[in-house]
Amino acid sequence: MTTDRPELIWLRPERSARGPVPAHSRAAIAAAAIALADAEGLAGVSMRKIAASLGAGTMSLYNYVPAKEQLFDLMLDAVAGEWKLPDGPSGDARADLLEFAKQGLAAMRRHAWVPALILTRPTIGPNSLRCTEFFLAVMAENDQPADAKMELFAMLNGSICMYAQWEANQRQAGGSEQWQRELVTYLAQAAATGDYPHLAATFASSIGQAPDLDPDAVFTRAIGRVVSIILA
Amino acid sequence: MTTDRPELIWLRPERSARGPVPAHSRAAIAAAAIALADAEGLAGVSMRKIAASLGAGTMSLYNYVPAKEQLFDLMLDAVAGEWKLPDGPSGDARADLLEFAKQGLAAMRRHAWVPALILTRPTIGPNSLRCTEFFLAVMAENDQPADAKMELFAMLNGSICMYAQWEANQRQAGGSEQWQRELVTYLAQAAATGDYPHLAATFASSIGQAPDLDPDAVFTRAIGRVVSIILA
DNA sequence: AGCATACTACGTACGCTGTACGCCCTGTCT
DNA sequence: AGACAGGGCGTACAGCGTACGTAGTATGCT
Repeated sequence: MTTDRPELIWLRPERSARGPVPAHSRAAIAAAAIALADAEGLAGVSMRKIAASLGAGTMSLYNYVPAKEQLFDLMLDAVAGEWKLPDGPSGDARADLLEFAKQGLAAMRRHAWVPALILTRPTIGPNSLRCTEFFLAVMAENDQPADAKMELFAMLNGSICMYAQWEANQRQAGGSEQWQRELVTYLAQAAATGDYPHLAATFASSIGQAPDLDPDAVFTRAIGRVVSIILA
Repeated sequence: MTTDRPELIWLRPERSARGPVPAHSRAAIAAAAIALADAEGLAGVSMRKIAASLGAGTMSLYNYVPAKEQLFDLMLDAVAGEWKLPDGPSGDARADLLEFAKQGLAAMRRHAWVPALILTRPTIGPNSLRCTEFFLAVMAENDQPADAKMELFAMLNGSICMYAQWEANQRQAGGSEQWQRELVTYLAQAAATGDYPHLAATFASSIGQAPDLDPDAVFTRAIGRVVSIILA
């Protein structure tokens, strides 16, 4: 009978009783991977590069992580550890949730690859659980069934991710001059066909109109609405 | 001086004036790629497999698409073409937006890879624009600045994606028995540490409690709230 | 009519990826 | 002291995206 080591990385002890002490740690590996992802994007993260940046052999990483996917779990949980949360609810649930959202946005601004990745994986590492715990603590007074609260938590997190991703897309689009030019050309051309009258009107009216100056204000407004729903 | 063919695929004509008529079409290529993604997931989509399923040489695809990324644009827009939208607003904005959301959810249930992908790419193909047009038509009476409407559109779309992705994750988690067992083991263990009292309580209270029976009801409730915000 | 041009089709090849396997070494338990 | 579980990692393989070059073909101009 094989031991069948669990796929879920959080179920594996970081260090086993036997054998030599590992030369690296999960935290160090996650940090190296995060640095790579920040610099080159998710696609730039490869086992070889991580190992090289740690001064390790490529295959050594597989002693720590059963496959690359699990590495993503480590990365996401390390980022979840960056949330700076108070020890407990302040009493003002609305303010607590808004602060929670701001912490999330800040973390995702530092790590633009997070929103797309987080949606595809269940985030249940220790740091992620700490975030969930904080949310549930804030919602303790709120009289709702357990699964409804979890749903609302997913909604809040999702909204934060969406906004962060949207912001990242804007930033990227603004970055490439060629892309921006092509986009305008294309939209103008689409508007000219007459197939999209409302779109054309919207497009025309937005030209020459300064975009919202303060992204934080946009975020606070949008997330404020979500928080209102959650606390309703 | 080089012609500098545009990166944006929608700016390239599907067929050029000169040369032999192409043996394939964008639609056929997108369909093949979508079938692959549906069957094997996004990671299973490769240029070689698409070409093989079309009976074409691998490199022939590059006559239609400048790079794999653009292929994703084709795929997403083809899916956007599956939305069944009425020609115009019915007069009941709330009902129209709910119907729009339901169409989106239906499409994403058929194509589970869409939500994760759509967040990372600007969706501006002809079919996507048709969706935007419909939204703006519904919102025509609503007295808001143009960019605010676009923000709300992003919010609605994002919410649909989030829900679809959440559902897909649930489905996947329910699928693997081993994974489910590992998850319960881990959560029980985490709860036992005492570090997450609220989480433990929530976890305990949700055991033995039947999950919401009708996913559509959950969706309608959640998206209904979002629509309320949009029309507020 | 005939040639230049611009395009399609695609075989080959390169550099990169994740990771299975096997070897040797190290620390702990019996 | 010996067995053994695990860490470290070099090699190797299948598969990836795609650059490049060659051959064939439909169009536009002269």
